[in-house]
Amino acid sequence: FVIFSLPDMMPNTRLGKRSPFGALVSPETTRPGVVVAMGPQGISRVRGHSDLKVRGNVRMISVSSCWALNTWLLSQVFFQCDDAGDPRAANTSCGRSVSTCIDVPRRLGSAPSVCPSLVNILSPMMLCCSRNAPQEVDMDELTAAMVLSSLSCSPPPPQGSLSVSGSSGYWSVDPKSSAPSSPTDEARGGSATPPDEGLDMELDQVLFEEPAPRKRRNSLKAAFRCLWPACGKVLTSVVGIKRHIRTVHLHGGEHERCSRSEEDFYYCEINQWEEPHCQSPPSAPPPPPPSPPIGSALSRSAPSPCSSFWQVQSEHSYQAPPPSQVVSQAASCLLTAPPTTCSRQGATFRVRSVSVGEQWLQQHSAPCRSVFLCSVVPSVASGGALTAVCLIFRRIRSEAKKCRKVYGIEHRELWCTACRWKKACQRFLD
DNA sequence: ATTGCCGGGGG
DNA sequence: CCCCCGGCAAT
Repeated sequence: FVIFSLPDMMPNTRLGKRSPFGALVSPETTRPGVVVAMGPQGISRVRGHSDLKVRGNVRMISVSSCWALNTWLLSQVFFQCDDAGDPRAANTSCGRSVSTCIDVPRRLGSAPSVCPSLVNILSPMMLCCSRNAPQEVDMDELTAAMVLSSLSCSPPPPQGSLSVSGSSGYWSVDPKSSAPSSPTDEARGGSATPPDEGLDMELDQVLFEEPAPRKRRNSLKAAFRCLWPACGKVLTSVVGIKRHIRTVHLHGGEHERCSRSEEDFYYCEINQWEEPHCQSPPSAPPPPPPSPPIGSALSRSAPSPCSSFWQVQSEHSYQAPPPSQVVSQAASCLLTAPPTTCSRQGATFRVRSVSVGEQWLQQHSAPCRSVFLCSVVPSVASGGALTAVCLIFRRIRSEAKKCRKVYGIEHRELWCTACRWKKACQRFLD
C-alpha cells in the first residue's frame, strides 16, 4: 500500500473532472471535503513520482477527509498496489471499481495541535507498500483508515493482527497473523480469512465505533487528559473524562449526536509505564506545560499545544519499532491533528470550526519541538516491495511570536532582555 | 533573507 | 554580572 501526497491537489480544491491519476472523479466529489480517487486501471507511474513504478493493479479509494487536516490530509490519496498484475482480476476480486468512502475516525481530533511543518516534511511521502495477496481486498480501506487513525495523537486500539508497538501508535499489519475471535467476526460470516477478520474488525472499529475499551499491555496504565484550555484534568477512564468534558466544558451537550462525540476532541490518552519494558519507555514523564507568556491574554486562556504535543511526543516518538518490523507490511505515521468530525451519511458533514482550541491553534500555528515521521524507500531486499523505514527526528523551530516579531526591530527597547541579548526569549515562551 | 538563540567574549 | 555579537540552524 502506498500513500501519496498530491501536492498539486490543493486542500480546498475538489478534484476536477479527472484526478491527477487520470481517473474520472465520481459525483461523490461534490461533497465538500471529500477526496475521491478511484480505479485507474494499471497506472504505471504517478505524476510527480517518476521514480516510482507501480506494477499491476492500482485501485484507489475514496477518502473522506476533513477540513481539520486541511493542508495535508486532503491531499492524500490512498491506493493499493496489487502485484497480481491482472486488472480484471483486481476488479472482480474487489467487486467494485470504487470502494466505499472512509470517514475519518473521530478520534482524529484528539489533539488541538498540529505541526504545520509536517506538511512540508511529509510531502511528498510514501508510507508503505506491500505485496498483498489478492484476497485482501479491503486492505486499502484498512490502510487508509489506519493511517488516518494513526494520525491521531491517541494510539489505535491494539488488537488482532494489528500490532502496536508500545504506545507509539505505530501500526504494523501482519496479514499472516491471526486475529482473535470476536462477536464482530462471527457476525461477519465465516468466509473471511484470519487476516480479513482482524482487518475488518479493526476497520469497523477504526471507522465507526466509539473507541473500544482498550486492551493495554500489562506495563501500561492508561489515563486520559482533558485538553480543554487551561484544564488538563487527568482521569483514568474514558467515561470519566468524557463526562468531565461534557459537564464541565460542553455544558451538558446541547445537540445530541454531535456533542456526544465532541468530547473525543478534548481529551487525549496518556500512558504511564509502570515497569521497565523490553521496548524503551519514555525516558521521562512529559515536561510540565510551559508557563504562559506574561501579558498574553490569548495564551493565558488557551491550551498549551506544546504540552499536548509533548504528551504525544513522549508517547510516540521514541518507540518506533526497528525497521524489520515495518518492512512491507505497515503504514504508519504520526501526526497530531486538530479536532474534526464527519458524518458518515454525508448529509451533515460537519465542520466544527470554532472551538476555542482551534481558534487558538489557528492563531498560533502549533509550536512543537520535534516531529516524528516515516519514509519509505524501495527495497531490493524485500523483493521489490517498498520498505518503510522510520524515525527521523528533527527539531522544529518554535513558531511562537517573539519579541522581535511582536515589537519589531525598530522597537528593540521593548524587547525582553534575553531577546536583546540574543538569548532565548523569556517573555514569549514556547 | 529572516529569525531564534547558543556559545563565547568584552567590560 | 551585564551586554553584545558571530555564527548556526530552521524557516
